Amino acid sequence: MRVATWNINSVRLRLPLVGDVVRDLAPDVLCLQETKCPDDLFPVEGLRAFGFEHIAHRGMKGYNGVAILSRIPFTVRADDPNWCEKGDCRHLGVTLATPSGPVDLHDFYVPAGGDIADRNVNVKFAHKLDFVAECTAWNAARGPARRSVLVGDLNIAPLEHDVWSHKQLLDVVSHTPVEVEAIAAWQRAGSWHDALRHFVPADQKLYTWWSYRARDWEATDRGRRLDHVWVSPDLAAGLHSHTILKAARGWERASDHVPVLVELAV
DNA sequence: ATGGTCGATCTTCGA
Repeated sequence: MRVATWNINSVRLRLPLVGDVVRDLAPDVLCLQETKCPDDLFPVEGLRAFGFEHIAHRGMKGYNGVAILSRIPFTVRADDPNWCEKGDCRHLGVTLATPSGPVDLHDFYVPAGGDIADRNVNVKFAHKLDFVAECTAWNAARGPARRSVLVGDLNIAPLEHDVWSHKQLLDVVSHTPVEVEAIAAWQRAGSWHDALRHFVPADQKLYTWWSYRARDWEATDRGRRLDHVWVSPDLAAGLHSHTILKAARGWERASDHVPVLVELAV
């Protein structure tokens, strides 16, 4: 099964680019974040034309929004939490009906957290930490994940080489010690395996996002790994390959995040 | 230390 995740930063603006992702990655399932599209305006037919017969979306006006596009039939998980009681369209869970049995798939868009890494003066940072803490408690209550995949823009780069400069980003939201510990606790709570670091050793740089604000994103290469693929322990042995579609950052009208794909046996 | 660029929506907010 080929599972991809991409923060598309407006699904309507970048609808044609989904075709390029399909051409380059051939995903069976594509999870999107930051669709920025209310449900009644979601371009279902345009996406179905790329071969995704099964589509679920959870969106709102202007901000956030997640969607799952799939060639594999699925049912939407109905009883997952309304994180932080905000109804802000940051998670969508489905159960995929694979030939070998059901696989749960979770698509997350964790709050970015604003600019100041202090929960007492920045409510966005407090929301980010609360959101991750709720996810951690949710996984802890359910025990180790089984036949499950969790993907998305988690907006945290946990490892030293998930950022271009560990030292210079220690105080920058996305790489602060409190965030790194929070995401590590979440990962432990579900016994999740970091699929990208399964393929790329921890001492090698690994990025999935490059800021729009850089003068020359490719030359300066000041990236961060904000997008993740986690798998449950029982699926870890079946991890087969990964692709970071870095070329997508150079496309016309690119998202600041690039698509990430993992192929695994289920 | 600062400011840099996007997208949605509506002049500013969130990233």
